[in-house]
Amino acid sequence: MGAVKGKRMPRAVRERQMMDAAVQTFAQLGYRAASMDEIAELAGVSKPLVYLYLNSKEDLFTACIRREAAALVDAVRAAVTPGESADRQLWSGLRGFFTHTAEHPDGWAVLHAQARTQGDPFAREVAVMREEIVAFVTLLIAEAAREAHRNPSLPEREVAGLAEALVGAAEALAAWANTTEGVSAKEAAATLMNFAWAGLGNLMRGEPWAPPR
Amino acid sequence: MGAVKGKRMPRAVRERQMMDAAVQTFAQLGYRAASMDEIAELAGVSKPLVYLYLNSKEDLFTACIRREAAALVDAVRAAVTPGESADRQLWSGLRGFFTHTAEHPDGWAVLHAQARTQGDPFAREVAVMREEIVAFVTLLIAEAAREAHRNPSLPEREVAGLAEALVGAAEALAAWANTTEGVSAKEAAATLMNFAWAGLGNLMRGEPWAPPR
Amino acid sequence: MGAVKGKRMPRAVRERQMMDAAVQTFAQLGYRAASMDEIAELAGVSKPLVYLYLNSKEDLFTACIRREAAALVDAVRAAVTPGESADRQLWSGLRGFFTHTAEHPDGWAVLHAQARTQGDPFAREVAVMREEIVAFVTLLIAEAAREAHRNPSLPEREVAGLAEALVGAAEALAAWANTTEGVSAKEAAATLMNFAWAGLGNLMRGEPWAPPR
Amino acid sequence: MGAVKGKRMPRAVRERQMMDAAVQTFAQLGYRAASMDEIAELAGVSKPLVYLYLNSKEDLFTACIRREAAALVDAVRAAVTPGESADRQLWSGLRGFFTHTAEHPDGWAVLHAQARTQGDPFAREVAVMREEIVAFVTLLIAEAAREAHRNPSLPEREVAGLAEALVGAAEALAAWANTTEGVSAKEAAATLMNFAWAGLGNLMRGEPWAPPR
DNA sequence: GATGAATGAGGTTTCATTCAT
DNA sequence: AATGAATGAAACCTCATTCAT
Repeated sequence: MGAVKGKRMPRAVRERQMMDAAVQTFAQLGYRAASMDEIAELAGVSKPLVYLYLNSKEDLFTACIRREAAALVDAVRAAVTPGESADRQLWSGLRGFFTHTAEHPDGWAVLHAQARTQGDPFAREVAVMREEIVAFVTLLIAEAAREAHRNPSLPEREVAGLAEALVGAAEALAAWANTTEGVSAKEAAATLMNFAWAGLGNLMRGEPWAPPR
Repeated sequence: MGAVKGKRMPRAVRERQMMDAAVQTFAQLGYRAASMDEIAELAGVSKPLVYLYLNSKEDLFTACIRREAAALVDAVRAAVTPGESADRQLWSGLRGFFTHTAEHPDGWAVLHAQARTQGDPFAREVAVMREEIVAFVTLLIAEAAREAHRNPSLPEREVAGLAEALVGAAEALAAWANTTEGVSAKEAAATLMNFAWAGLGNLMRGEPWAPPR
Repeated sequence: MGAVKGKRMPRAVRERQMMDAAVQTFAQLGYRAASMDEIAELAGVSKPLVYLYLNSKEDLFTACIRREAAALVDAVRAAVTPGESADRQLWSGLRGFFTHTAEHPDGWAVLHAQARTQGDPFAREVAVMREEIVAFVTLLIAEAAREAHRNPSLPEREVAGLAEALVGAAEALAAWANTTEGVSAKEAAATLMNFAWAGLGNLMRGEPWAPPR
Repeated sequence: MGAVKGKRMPRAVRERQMMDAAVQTFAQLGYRAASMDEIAELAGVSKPLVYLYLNSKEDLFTACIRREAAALVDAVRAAVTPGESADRQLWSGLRGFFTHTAEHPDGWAVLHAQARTQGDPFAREVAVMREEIVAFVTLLIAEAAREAHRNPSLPEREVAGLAEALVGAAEALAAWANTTEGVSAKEAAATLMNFAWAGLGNLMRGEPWAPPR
């Protein structure tokens, strides 16, 4: 992965190599099962250097979580054009999400599978990011209701539940797309938009949601 | 927790105490962080006895996974009446699912949060159960399409994706319902049925799915 | 030292073997330089057993300090007959002290040379014992003043300083007696009694303190 | 502490900064617990420079011991006027000793508390200095005996023991004076002279040693 | 004259597992 | 049926020390 085992690299470069190795190892083995020895070897450095730069296993894991969370949020944010209609924004966001998780499966595994199950303080760290995303989706749903002149508007808790369901579905589809041969980010996004916007009922009646262009 | 530290209990009872303790410990700490010492103490027995009955930590965890998976599948199965319409079956199944996960949070945590993230052979073990459920949902969706005389029927991979999305949404709502004050299993099921059957689009237009009776 | 490397000993016996080994190792190498590996090997057990019984290096060292401090204080206390004249009590106490430190040089080294120089919390632990002894000596000096009808009595801080000097002299003589061929506990005690009671001045004038009997 | 982190200082200055930092660190943490990292940082230089100048941790510690020992011996020597009476010489020497240890507590801690407890070769290094001082005191005691025309003179081993006791008492009083609010070097020296020259017996009878002038 | 980059070796601690009774 | 006694292996972390510039 570009981590040539050359010697005497500037600190910033080495640090990135270590975090890359850490993300990969944590993703595959989990926080507890991953050993600092393995990470150091994969990074092509000695263990003390990892400690010198990243301080401790806990700090290293936290740094991985933060880096990957920021990257994911950035990817989704960059995909969305503010001001568009709610369904277009959701569609773009989902495409950004599925594309990023497909391109960074280890980063996604660290966030979704590992950090969330290791208890505090790691779980809290991802929870913050997830709540940010759920809040964004909640806004989109409320906006969609406004656009449709729905009256009376949905109860707040109902909207919260729908947002949770939508995000959960996205998370599951990300894993599915990553492990199923030949499913693209675009397809995953389309499937989820259909599910969310049209619902199974409309799909049955042959009225799917139409992806813009 | 009912595990009175008496002596000379029949093997079946002792075994259940141990597995109860193990499920609780694995759920709270994860597979690696849970120690056999803790489990034995919580079960009120000595460590060698745990090994005598359950053989190894790996076997113990596997036994927990299987027991909890069977219990969950049984709960869902028992809730569903075969032969009813697809949406009624899904509705009953979801209520069974949410009720069971709410009543057995540790068992659900072992399956969903822990086993899936510990790599093989544990992940495989839950994957089997999950695939069973996804397959059931897939059947229901196909059945719904038939009921609606939809033609041409949805492509197989599309249906698979929809089933994945539905199951993922259910998993997320289970966690949400378990951590959000005052959300009942019934409400969670209703929210998900609305989402799945009517879709956000219909919801916006004021056409929700109607829960039977 | 009776620590036969037999297997399966009762816990109390093993624990004493470990602490004997620890005292010896700490005495010879100091707290930091002594390794748990060395202690375990000297005790004839594996390292985990040391941790199982004694908990941590810090706890082990503290346990050693407490055991040796209690033994020393007991030895001095047992040597003194309360109610006797001050100089007789001091004489008996010193004999008890020099005898004990000569018979347990490692224990004495742990208390005097090692624990005191390792900072808190170890230094505090011995400081308590030392203050007890200094307080005892302070009482004896005050009592001697009363016996001699000295008027006005010595200022409090002066007495404290004298007690410190006396205890410090005893500590130095213990080390000297332990490393100088052929100096007995009795001789050391006599030398110190002469020094303390008669002073160099009187000694010069040929008027030593007379050891009772 | 005057160790401004400037660049390009003459070697002698840099070396003194390093040894100052080392003495302080060794005094507070002990030889083993003090790390070269800490010392280098406190000295305001990089670690390799410490190695370039002082060679190794062992050499650095030895250098500290020698410097502080020489300083202490010089201070005592400078305080004494050769040719005066024995008690005057002792009195002056003690004042020099207490004054120096009060003004250089870290240096004294390195010599007394740390070096002596780290085993060879460090203990040997201080032992040399201590023997020098004990020999000086031994001479003074013998001289005092001559001055008093004492006959027969005290046995050699008795004198050695008295010298040890006197030095030990001085060491203890140095620690006591350093940690007790408001005890001056002069007071400590007076207390010790009283103890040594008059003895407790004479003190009780109201016949203290009289400090000259 | 001075330092950022790097590591071999060794320390404390924990844990799954077994033996002997 | 049940347990107190015991350990091999491996984890996290630190430190004295060197190299290349």
